[in-house]
Amino acid sequence: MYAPNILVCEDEERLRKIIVKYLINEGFHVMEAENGKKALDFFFEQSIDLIILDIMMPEYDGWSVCRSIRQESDVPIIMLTARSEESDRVFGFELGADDYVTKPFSMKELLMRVKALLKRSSNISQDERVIGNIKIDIKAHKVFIGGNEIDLSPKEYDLLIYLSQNKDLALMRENILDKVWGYDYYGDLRTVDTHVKRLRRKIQDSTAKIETVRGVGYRFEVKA
Amino acid sequence: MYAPNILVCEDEERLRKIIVKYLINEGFHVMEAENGKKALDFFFEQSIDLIILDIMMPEYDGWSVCRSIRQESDVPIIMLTARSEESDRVFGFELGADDYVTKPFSMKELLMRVKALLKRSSNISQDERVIGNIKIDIKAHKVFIGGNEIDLSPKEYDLLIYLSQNKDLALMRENILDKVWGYDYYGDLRTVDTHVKRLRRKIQDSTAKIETVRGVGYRFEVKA
DNA sequence: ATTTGCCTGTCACTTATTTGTCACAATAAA
DNA sequence: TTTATTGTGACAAATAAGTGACAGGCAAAT
Repeated sequence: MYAPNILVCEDEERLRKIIVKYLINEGFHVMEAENGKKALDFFFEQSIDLIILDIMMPEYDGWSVCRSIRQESDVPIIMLTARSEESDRVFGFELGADDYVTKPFSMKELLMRVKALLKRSSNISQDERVIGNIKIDIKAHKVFIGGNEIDLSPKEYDLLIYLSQNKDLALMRENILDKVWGYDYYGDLRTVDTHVKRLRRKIQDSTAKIETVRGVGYRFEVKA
Repeated sequence: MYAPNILVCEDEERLRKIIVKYLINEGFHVMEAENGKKALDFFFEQSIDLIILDIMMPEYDGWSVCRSIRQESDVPIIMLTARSEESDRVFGFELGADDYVTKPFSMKELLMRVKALLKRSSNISQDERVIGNIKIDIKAHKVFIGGNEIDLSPKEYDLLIYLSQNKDLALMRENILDKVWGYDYYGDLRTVDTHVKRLRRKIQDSTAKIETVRGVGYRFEVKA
């Protein structure tokens, strides 16, 4: 089994050591950086699978580091913050952070999130994605249900990709529109509904489904 | 301030009484079990915030109890053991214990660990919330009672979220209306009653309840 | 240039669910 | 008992989601 490389970027030494200890204990390879500059150096030299990133730091704060990395890579990023401000949270997600943990937190919680993100990204980065009996061959741009190829329009394909990246999460129409159509798309929210309808029809014989979450949007999941 | 419920499971009566005495002295609610079976009974009937669990016991040892509980819950567990074997320690953590205390230990040390664990678990994650045997998965927008998903309307869900954020507090209808319906909502106060009625019906099989506070409003709490 | 054949986004209409209010019953306090 | 407060069933209005239809867009083929 391949041990993922995790980069811990946190200026406060005591906390950093604790995090590192726990991660090593879980069998991860861990690299430490005590400021944003070193984190960036590390990141661009090494192959990193996940980054734990404090926001408040000397020499490039977490926001800057996050932004720089996001220009190059989709590596999962977990932000650590002292404040629990919702606005920070939102800002973090806009910059492309994948998750957000507020201090103080338990190691158990952090480990849970690390594992969850690694699991997801291991599903994503591969060029084959499996959801129930749906198989997506990213490189070939083909989709199969139980071995039989199905035919999707471009938008349907994009939508499916996005849904599969966010399996089991309730997704708002706004989000879907943002991510699939582009943040600058201005159009009817209900357009999403129509595309969901079309996609549903095409995957109806699969073991996956697009569940509607009333008042919110949709959730992609494997049938119970 | 809410007094956490602590379950002490230890067969040796003298030690158990001492632990209980100290915990009560610190203001905790304490329940006692002299063997693993009773501990499990307690746990699945009551709302327990933390468990102190001896390993060597008649009728289900600590390992078994820990395993059973972990299938249902993330409640903090502190294991007590006579041996200081590293292997036991590791085994304990693998089974999901949160902390580990070797006999003989000082009460001061045990209390410290209890408090540390409670502090952590009280601010665990924004995306999973546990109240008795109700589990709310915020990200997935799903609610479970003892592992079974239940179906809530949007308002019911919002109301439950708000109640769970303010567990054990008496909430006035005005407040609930403000926070759940929005400060600009003008409507009948008694609308809250109707929604409470509906939510009560859907969570009636859980270990949580919405208590009526006559003349004031409602209070969400775990059943005694 | 024109035709053909999808793809797409929007709209209108239908269907299903949710919601707020009311009237009356039940319950607790005085 | 009286009174105030809360519980509850019923129902109509409001909201949300599913869906078919359609017209414009776009690209490949003619």
